[in-house]
Amino acid sequence: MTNIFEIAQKAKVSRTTVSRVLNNHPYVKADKRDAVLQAIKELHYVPNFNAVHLSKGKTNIIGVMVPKIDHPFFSQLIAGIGDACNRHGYSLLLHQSNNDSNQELEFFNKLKYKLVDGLILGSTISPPHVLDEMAIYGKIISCEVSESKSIASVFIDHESGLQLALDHLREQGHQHIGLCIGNAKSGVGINRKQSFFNYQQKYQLRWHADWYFDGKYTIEDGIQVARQLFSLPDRPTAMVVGSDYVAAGIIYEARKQGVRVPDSLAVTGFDNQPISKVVELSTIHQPIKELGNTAADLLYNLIHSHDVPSTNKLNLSFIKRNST
Amino acid sequence: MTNIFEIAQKAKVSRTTVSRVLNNHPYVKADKRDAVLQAIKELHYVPNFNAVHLSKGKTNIIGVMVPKIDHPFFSQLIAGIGDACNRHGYSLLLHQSNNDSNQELEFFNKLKYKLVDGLILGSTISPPHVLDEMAIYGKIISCEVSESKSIASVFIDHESGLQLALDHLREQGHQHIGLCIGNAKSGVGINRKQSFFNYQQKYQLRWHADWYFDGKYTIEDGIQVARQLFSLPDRPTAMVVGSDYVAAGIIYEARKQGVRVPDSLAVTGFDNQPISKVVELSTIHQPIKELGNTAADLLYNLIHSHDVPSTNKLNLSFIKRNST
DNA sequence: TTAACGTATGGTACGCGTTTCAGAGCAACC
DNA sequence: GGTTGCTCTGAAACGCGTACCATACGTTAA
Repeated sequence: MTNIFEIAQKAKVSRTTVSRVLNNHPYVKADKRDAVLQAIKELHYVPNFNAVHLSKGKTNIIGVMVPKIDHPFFSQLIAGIGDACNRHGYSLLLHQSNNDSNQELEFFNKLKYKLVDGLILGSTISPPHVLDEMAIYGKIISCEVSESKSIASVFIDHESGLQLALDHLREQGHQHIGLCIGNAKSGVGINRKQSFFNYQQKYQLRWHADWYFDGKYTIEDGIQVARQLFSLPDRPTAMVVGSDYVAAGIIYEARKQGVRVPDSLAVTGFDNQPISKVVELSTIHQPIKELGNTAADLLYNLIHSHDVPSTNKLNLSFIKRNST
Repeated sequence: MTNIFEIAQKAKVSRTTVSRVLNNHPYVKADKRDAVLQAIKELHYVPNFNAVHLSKGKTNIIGVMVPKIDHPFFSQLIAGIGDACNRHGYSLLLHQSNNDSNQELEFFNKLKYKLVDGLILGSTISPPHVLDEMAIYGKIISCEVSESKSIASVFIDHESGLQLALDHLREQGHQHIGLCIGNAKSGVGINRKQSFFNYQQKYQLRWHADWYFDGKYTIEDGIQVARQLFSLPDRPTAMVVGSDYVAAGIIYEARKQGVRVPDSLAVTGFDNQPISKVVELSTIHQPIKELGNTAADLLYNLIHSHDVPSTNKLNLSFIKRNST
């Protein structure tokens, strides 16, 4: 393989000058520049980025970790980050952790070992002290609320999102509202549950333990939830659901059983996935791509030693369709 | 930053021995090994992977390119590749091309510049000669049919998949069948189009140029397609659609306009995405994660100089629901 | 006229770990 | 006793590009 030394010889200049040409340094006279470019062409020179990275001490790569790549939330998040990377000329190293702490450590090592200039955490199960330890090796951005003081975060304000849905349902006259969420133990889950019950107390809505479901993620789950709901003697007039897919399952089953939506049961979803349009589901739009974009921009600024706010909230919006 | 030289000094051995310890080389006596490990611990030594990569001439990173990360097909593909990477101890560098040829070249350079050991192309618009040029710099696997002789491919057998759908429609008595696909210039697009028209000729199905659509990807696109279809004086009795989302859009609009599915228009989708269940769409199930897995395994074998078959087909299955 | 500054170029150290080669020590085998 | 072969260790070269410092020349300002 040819390297800059051979180019330098052929063009009768020093390696330094070759490097200057490659990096568009202004202090190179036109004739030398041309000679170098000519030599590069004739010898089919290809630079070796590993040498560049070693020498410069940075790679222009950022690491992104998510539990599951093919979850719609995370794939949109990654897409947003990917756009920002293309904009900034960064590459994206992606790691699927499956919520496994060993996999997470594996990923953190990429920063430690200087493979990446910074990290974006889509979601993590590692405790704050692990993150604090890693923050000494480079910049880290979390895309969820984080207890660690040493890393900045950007996240979607789920509490206000839930309020949007509940306000809307109350305006429509609903007083009996059920809740259906995904993982009750995740940060998002705890947050949503808490916000829901706070709201309920504040407005003294009626409540029944049968109106609560968790661990629901899929359309199938939604169908199950609907079956349970429809067998209740005393059922809610509206359901707030933490996932468009689950909500779609509920609507699907309602239609099948002849339960009219929204007259007999109003349903709201979460995420504004494409599916929500098809089943005419009122839902809460999360700016997920924007979340990814913002995370990448923040990281970019941090890497270039600009200050950024340590917590950044993004707002949601309620999208009214025919399910409420 | 401490490096192996300092470790060597502290442990009173040579850099070579330190390197041997780090790489678990067997020919190191226990006492020296312990001394090195002790020094590493005391000095908080962290290896620099950029130096390792430069020295070894490889990075254990593979590059993955897709047009759009948050398209369900590609996010599942990436997830499959990600699983395989975790299995093999490889990292994954992800690039979103947006079907832009400059972005594709940008990505190919990662291989040229030795940033990655090999490439997986989710889908590409680059002509075969570009791929051939790149293949001299490293191993490349395509996840769609490729005209390039120099790269191996693994793909889902769209021809037989399309046949499944068409056979089914013919059995139902359909003779007027339209086609709607995504990118007509991608390998998949060319393949599907070709297969469709071959089939059509073979069974002498009627045909009209208005029954063909391409560049359709989203639910919105499907709605547009439906509107155009329904305004035709002479329209097909069935549509074969290359995406569940587009198909869902068609069904959505049909329902809205009171066109009965499948009586007035039968529709088949592609992918068996969750949405197809909700709209009761007959569709073709693709083993997408397996595709990603296989692609990564093939690349792994190629990188380790094992031979692999140059073309690998995966089979599909037809899922009958109520849209046909 | 001289100091000061901008332009242009090269020498060399630096970033850091791996690998090849040479050699020493020691055991086993003929 | 001599040869063969394995275990263990280190010196030095190698992979490759960047950045700092020194230097030389031309120009402008004082």
